[in-house]
Amino acid sequence: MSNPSSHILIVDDHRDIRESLARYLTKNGFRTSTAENAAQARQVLKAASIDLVVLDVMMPGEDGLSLCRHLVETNQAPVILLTAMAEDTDRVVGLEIGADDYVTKPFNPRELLARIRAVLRRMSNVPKTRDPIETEKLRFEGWELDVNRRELTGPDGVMVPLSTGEYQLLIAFLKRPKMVLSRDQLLDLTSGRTPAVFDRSIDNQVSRLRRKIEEDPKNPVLIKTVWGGGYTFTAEVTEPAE
Amino acid sequence: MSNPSSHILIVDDHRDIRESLARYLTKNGFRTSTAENAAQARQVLKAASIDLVVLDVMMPGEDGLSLCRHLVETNQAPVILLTAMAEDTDRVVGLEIGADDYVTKPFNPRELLARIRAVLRRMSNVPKTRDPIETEKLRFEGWELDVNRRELTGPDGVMVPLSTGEYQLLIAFLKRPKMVLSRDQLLDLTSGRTPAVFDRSIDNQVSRLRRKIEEDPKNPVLIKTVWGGGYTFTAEVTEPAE
DNA sequence: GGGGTTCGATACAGTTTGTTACAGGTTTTC
DNA sequence: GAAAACCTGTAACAAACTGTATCGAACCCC
Repeated sequence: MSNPSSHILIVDDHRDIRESLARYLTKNGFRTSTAENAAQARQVLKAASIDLVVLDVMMPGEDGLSLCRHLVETNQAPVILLTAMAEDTDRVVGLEIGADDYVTKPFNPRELLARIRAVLRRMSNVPKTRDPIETEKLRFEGWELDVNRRELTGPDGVMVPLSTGEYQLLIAFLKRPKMVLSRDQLLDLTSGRTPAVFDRSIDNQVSRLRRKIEEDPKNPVLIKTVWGGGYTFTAEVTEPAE
Repeated sequence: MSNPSSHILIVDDHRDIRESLARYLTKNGFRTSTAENAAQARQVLKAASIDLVVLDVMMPGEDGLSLCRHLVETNQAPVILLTAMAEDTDRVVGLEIGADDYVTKPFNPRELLARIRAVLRRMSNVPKTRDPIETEKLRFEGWELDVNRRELTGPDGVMVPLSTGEYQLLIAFLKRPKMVLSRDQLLDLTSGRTPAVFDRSIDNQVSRLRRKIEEDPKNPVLIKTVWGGGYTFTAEVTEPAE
């Protein structure tokens, strides 16, 4: 990322919201500051250069509301409000409108992130940071797996339907080719389940998957058994979009 | 934005709403005027060229509805009514009189903005000013969902009617594409209902939605089932204004 | 080769899901 | 207002999926 990251101020009286939101935004390339109340927020605003404020209106005291109005009228920083769903809407709505945007609680962090970027882009033409592109297809030995559609196509062009378990197992293999994966690892990778004693569900899934992708399931080529160790996917895997 | 902005007249007896709404619309590229009552509104309408009127029906003095009727009959300007909650008599009367749209109080400012743009676009082919925040249409796999009108148009251009439940379910999916959503999550996102034991209403809604948007409902592509997990919307969702 | 362990395939049962039918409620229409 | 149409949750059954059990075969080490 070449452009300098923007500085977001988070004002909320709930400690966990402050912290998790700050962590999330930091992870997405922003610098963050937090404030517990309007007074703290004013101090931060004086001390640092804040590009955008995420503000919870429903804080003890009227200060949150007046802070919002102050920021908007002095044009100090754009404001995104966090509002509760069913509150004294008549009064809140009037004040909400002064903000640049608002998000109702409980909110989706990704949505908030998108709105922050939208406001920043609108305010000062900050270049948008692109989300990483997910690879869409994985190829191996003439097979092609469309990751998004969860569709597997064979060398002959015939589509092979996969169940959720088979799909997850195949993905686990394709992402770690030529690696010996124990049953416990595979169990964790596919279902996240805690390995029970004498759990042979993976054996079954492997067997079912072999029946679908191996030319001769009796003599498997793609998925080899490692005696006492687990299974290995032997073929080369290519990601076209990589 | 190159096109000249439209001029909106806001008629409301609440000072807070007038001012904040005017600020909000100005920030989004409109010129605004305000009036405290119907008499003032008539004066403004004589003096300036007004493209659209946002009118509160509940005002002391001359009834807002008679002003609305007058505006429509003389074809002076399209009208969007602000109506109080829970009174569908207002709504019915307002639409009979010829208001172009209505918004119930307490209203969502973004929704009002979207409706203003929709009415203007519909009335006089005013070039649409892009809303950087609220997307009006969502596209996926050749489909197009008009969020404001709740209209879904297929790849063949045929409009598919959606019930409220189907619409909310689709919105929930479109806002979180490629994310596995459990039945409880979907239930909360669509109806806010508390999940009951053995609640299979989501299954039904999914089935009904599939029947409308999937080419082959037996082999769904857009809405995939995640066994033991819920459902996932697999397609890319694009927001034209983005 | 023998004994113990591990693996593959089948069968089966429990769970989850798709679909249809239907009743209660709501909205629309006349 | 009454009737029709529509919407939505519940019930019920068939189909799909997955874990466990089982048995015979393969494997390792001695």
